[in-house]
Amino acid sequence: MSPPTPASQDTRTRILDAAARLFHEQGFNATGVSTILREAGVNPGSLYNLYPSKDALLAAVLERYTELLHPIVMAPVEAKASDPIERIFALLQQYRDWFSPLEFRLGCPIGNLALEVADSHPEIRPLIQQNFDGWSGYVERWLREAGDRLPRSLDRRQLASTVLTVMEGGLMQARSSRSAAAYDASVAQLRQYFDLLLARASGGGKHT
Amino acid sequence: MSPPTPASQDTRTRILDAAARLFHEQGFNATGVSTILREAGVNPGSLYNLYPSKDALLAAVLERYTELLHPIVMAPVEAKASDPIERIFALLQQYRDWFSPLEFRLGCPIGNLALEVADSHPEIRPLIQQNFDGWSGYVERWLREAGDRLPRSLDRRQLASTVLTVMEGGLMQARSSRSAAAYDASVAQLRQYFDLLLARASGGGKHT
DNA sequence: TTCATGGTTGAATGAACATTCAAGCATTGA
DNA sequence: TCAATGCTTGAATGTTCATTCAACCATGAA
Repeated sequence: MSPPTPASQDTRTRILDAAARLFHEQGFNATGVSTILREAGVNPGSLYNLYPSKDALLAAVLERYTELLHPIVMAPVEAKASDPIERIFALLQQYRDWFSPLEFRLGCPIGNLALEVADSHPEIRPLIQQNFDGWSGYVERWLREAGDRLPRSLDRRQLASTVLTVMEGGLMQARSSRSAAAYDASVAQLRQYFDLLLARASGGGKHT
Repeated sequence: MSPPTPASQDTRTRILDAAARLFHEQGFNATGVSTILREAGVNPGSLYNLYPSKDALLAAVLERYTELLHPIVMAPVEAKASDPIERIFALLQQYRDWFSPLEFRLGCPIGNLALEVADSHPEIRPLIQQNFDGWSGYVERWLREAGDRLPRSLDRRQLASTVLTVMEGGLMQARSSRSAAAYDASVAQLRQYFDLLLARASGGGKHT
């Protein structure tokens, strides 16, 4: 129970928590360092002792998201559903459950940053990429677990990427309309697609 | 050949052009008014004579996007493909052709703004919504034109919204990876879905 | 000619921005 | 007890931000 560098460790997490929350709520450019300092209860010198710049802090936040991907995002899904294909829809449902109480005011923390800083901050883009790869990597693994319930010719990686597309594209529209409709619509169509794929793999190779 | 308010008209379009381009390239928050002024070759007083604030300028840019939706985006697609379903994929192809030469550095001008300012600027959100509605409205109309080539039970509006989802979600990933792969993947999966829908509508009601 | 109108000029404003740094403090090992 | 180390303090820096405004100018009507 004795952390190696107690004060600094605590400061670090307080800063990371505040920064992550504010970047998510307001975006990167719209969040002032002074706000992060206030919310974290920390002075400028402490922050700049740990992170040389606001950009470096953003990088740290994104590394943290990568670390938290499994414990926060994927583990609950794996616990809720055991069937690999149902896990995919449980994942999509989880995002809905997270964001619909706030009327989709926030959106995906990674997706937001992707569009805001992807091409202005070259050192940040790979970290966003890494988060997306991790996310769709889980989906791709589940699709492989589904084995021959899906057509053999189906490109699992393509479909995994499409699941992420549905998540991000649906959330973007939900955010713009402050309603779940577009998100639900895209998920419903994805479900339809899965049903057709599953039927084709089990039922018949009627078409060619 | 004599415009009603020549100087002001010209100033207005120069400002709108510069603002639209810079918001697209750098984002709204990252674009300084001074940069817009420089690029438009205009002085602060002139801008603030036309638009009371930077936010109002953004609103004007988004209204302009709505006006340009048909002439710039939809008309070329309608010219290139006459089949309603092919128009959908021609539209998706057109975005690819626009953004792949720049290695997907820019992304969708509306989508970017959607995630950056949707919930910080209440007066802006409806204008983003309006653009999305217009876009998916065209797709929905094409889907209806396809008539019974698609299953009767299919929700045309849902699918139209999904096409937009594919476009935005795919572009977001393309932007993060600086590669067309994820965009192409999502479009390919959408095409598969359409093929299955078309087959089911023509071929058989084998499944229930 | 004179006045009114609408657009333009560009220096000035104050607030907010990210960042710095000299000074101080607590904890540790010697 | 001392020195060293690493973290914290918070006022200060210089820059950039969006916005203002008094003065100026071109145009057209009276």
